[in-house]
Amino acid sequence: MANETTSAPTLEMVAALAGVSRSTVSRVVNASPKVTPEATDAVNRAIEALGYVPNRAARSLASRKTQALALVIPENTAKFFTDPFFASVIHGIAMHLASTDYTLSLLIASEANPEKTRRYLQGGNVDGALILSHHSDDISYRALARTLPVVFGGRPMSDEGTDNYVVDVDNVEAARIATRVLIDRGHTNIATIAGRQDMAAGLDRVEGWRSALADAGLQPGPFEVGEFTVAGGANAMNRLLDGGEPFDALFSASDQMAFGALSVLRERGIRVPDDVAIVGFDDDDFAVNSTPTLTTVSQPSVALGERMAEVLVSLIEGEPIEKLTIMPTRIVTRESA
Amino acid sequence: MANETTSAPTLEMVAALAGVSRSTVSRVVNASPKVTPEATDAVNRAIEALGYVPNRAARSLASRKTQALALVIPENTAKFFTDPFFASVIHGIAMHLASTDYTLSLLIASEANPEKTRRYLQGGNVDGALILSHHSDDISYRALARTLPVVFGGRPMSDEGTDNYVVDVDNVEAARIATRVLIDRGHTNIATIAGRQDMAAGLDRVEGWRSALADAGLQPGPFEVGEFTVAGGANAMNRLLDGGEPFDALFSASDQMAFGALSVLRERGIRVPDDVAIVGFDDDDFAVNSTPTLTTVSQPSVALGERMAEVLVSLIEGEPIEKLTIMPTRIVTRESA
DNA sequence: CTGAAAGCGCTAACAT
DNA sequence: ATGTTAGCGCTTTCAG
Repeated sequence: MANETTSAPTLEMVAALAGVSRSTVSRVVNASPKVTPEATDAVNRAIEALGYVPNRAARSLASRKTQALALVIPENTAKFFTDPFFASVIHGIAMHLASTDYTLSLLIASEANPEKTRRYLQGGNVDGALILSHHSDDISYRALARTLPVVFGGRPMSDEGTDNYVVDVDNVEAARIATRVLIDRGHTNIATIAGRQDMAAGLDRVEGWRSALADAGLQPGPFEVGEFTVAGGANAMNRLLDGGEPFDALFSASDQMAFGALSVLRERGIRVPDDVAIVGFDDDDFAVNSTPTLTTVSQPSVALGERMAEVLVSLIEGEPIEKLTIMPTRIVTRESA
Repeated sequence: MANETTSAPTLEMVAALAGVSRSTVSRVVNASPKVTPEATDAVNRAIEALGYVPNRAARSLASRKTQALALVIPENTAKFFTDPFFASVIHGIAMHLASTDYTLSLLIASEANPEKTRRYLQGGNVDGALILSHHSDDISYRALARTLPVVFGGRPMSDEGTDNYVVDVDNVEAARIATRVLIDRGHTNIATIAGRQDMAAGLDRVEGWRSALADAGLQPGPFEVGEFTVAGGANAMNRLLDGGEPFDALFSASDQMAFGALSVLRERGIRVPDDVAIVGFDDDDFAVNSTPTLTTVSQPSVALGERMAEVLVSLIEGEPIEKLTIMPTRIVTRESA
């Protein structure tokens, strides 16, 4: 009743009100099994009455755990936040974490000062890290993984073997299936707009395209590389068109790039899918609203984020968890192919 | 030379190596003015040699500051992460913070359990909060602002007066200008697709539309409300078309909604801008790639995020800062109007 | 300008 | 099952 809302209530105040020791309060707060129901009750009542909230810093200092995870975002990845795929992954991560006691810190990894990132990560600020959009210029996060629990979204470059925890899709196979759609439609001159070749997704999707073509006894069509953005796709399409090599179909390594390609095609009066059929990758929300709507590879981006978070938490808490999770993809057929 | 990389170096180890007391090390680390250059030097050398990184939890516990900010995201805002506008704002926030010592924590505010959010925010986990996409169903963040430094991105609902720190654009005026573009083109039946009417941006943009019409002596055209999403815009457009009230122009309260409207129009064989001219709002990256390209109100989303972060940091550190920042907007004319 | 001493609020052995 | 005793690593008066 006599509720002194002087300042932040401490564990000690709760102990006093409940008539137990601080240890017991701590045990209740941390859901330790060995506390009598009566004590638990008294403590909970006191916590309620006081509106007690444990102090994170103190807890963290004493327990040497931070209950915080970092989401590392490479600064130089063009328009990271603008890419719907990454946005969805972040969404998934945040959603999963909301059901746990972990907090998510956004960490922009400045290329100019990689030391700052490394220090933050190794300075005991977080219990683990999620790494998205890893490319070969990045500081060696793989080395970091030896010090700190780390999970990668998308396999890191040159991931020989099972060193790391990663959540990914089978990019090679998905690209192969996407390309096969084009082949099955009777196209024989199939070009590709590939993503950055310093990222695994960029590399693997070209490989899938190439391998599907080879399996079908077809020659690879023209090939252009670009940033994983609308502008990158538009530029690549212009180069493809200006290159002179004919093609009647295109596999684009991302929907964003496909949208850019689409707008160039439209400008130049080239019809899709009649003159060139297109298959994209990602199944961005907008794929259903483009002109024409986009046939594409759908990947479960939100679920992928959730899984990343889940794997990292398990890793931190010492629960058994697979090192590699491959999420399923599927082709979504719309108007563009 | 004899570098014992046993474990995380502590301030005490630095002090020992530098031959000073822990207090002095602390002063150097915190850039206190009253330390001799010699001492500062010795300490810095020791820090360098040891690779010392201050422990956040300890620092936070002792100083009662967390150096962390929360970005509060309402869970029920449909597709928050998918909206390019919010993505850009977050980008801006993160960019600005990267140049400071503050960390950004993503906090999903579950509607089911608003207490959890409130406790987190008031439990000393962060030094301040950034609130985006505030709508009237949200728990009262305005009350929270009395306890914790808070800055709003977009004015909160029913923000009577200058209670809060907010960074915003002049939505009413921007919508008025957008509508005037349509009026100047000679359109007389101007419809609008409005955003959720429980958010200030939704409300204010309708008001601007209405007022521009009134100023021109025109009757308001048909009016539909929808979520700030592509699907929301598509649905609203369908209702507009099925409603039977004729219109030859449309002001859409967001580009995402405009894209949805555009795809419905295309499906139904209605030409843009010939049959209906369209002006959107946001200038999403994609506005330059839609069919047709979108005339729209450009708002500086990244800069808005940067400013939010800047205001919050100033507020926390007790530096003088304006309560209200209005960012500039401008019309970008493309093909749709 | 620098050092000594006293915590910040909590957890974690170790007893009991 | 619960209480006691030490700190976790840093900041912060307060002397000197």
